[in-house]
Amino acid sequence: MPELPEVETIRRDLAPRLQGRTIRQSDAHWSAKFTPATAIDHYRFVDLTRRGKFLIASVEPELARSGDGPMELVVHLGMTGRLQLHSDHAGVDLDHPHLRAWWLLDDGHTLTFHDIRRFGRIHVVPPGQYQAMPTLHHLGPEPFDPNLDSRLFHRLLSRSRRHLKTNLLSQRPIAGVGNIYADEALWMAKINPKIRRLGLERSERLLVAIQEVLALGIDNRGTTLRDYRTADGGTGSNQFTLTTYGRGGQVCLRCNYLLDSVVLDGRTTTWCPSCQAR
DNA sequence: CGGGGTTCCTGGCCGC
DNA sequence: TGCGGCCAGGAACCCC
Repeated sequence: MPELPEVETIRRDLAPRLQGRTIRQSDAHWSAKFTPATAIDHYRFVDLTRRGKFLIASVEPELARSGDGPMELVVHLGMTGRLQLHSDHAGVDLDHPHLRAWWLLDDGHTLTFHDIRRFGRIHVVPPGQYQAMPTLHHLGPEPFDPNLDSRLFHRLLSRSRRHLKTNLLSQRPIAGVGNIYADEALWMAKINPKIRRLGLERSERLLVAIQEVLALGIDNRGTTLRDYRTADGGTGSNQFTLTTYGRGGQVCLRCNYLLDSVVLDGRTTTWCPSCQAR
């Protein structure tokens, strides 16, 4: 599943290659989740940023006409979404069953969005107008925001009494943490995923752990377990560093106790009952 | 407004 | 071998 490190890897690869390019032509799958992709023909890519797991491309009209202003193309990859840039439009299979949208650029390259399970989404909105995307609208701070310290993180976590891991996955206390990196960070911080409140000290440990596992994930160009690919079709290598996610029933790498795995609030959750005891 | 439950999807896997 | 059934999983959506 693409989480912050996967989306950031794609962003870094695509940003310099999209900047300044104008969309000549586009098409999208019939679903309303993807049709907005075709709303920005003849717009130029100005910038490519990221908030949490959302990729945000700033675009402006190629020819400024009255009533046209800058827009944002917002892409969420869902579970199985892939964004790839192809140098040869003729080589792109426009009838591929998983192709959900494509954009032909003025340099002949084609940006494609494939998504097997159709959990991804594409929006085109005026800059900052995120009401149609509640999670983005209420998104917590970026994990590497210099204004985010343990006191602020503690305050944001304290707004909900749901299980700590469920709280993290809501994207409200902090942006970009999904199931994989949540399990990894909680293990690193030695915190039980089922607790409902935590003090300043554990908030600090958790924040540092989240920053560490995300930074490692970015360094490794993401975690490729099945579907995730980089913008050039390559795989990440962070799957080889995972300590917790997907390791239920195997030994804890810290204490040799057997990792337990349960479904917590609908999400598979793996943790060490010994060193992440309540 | 927070929280709980449901839905969207389809490939992969399990069991008979 | 073939096939029905089941499941993962982020976020929107609905309702209380």
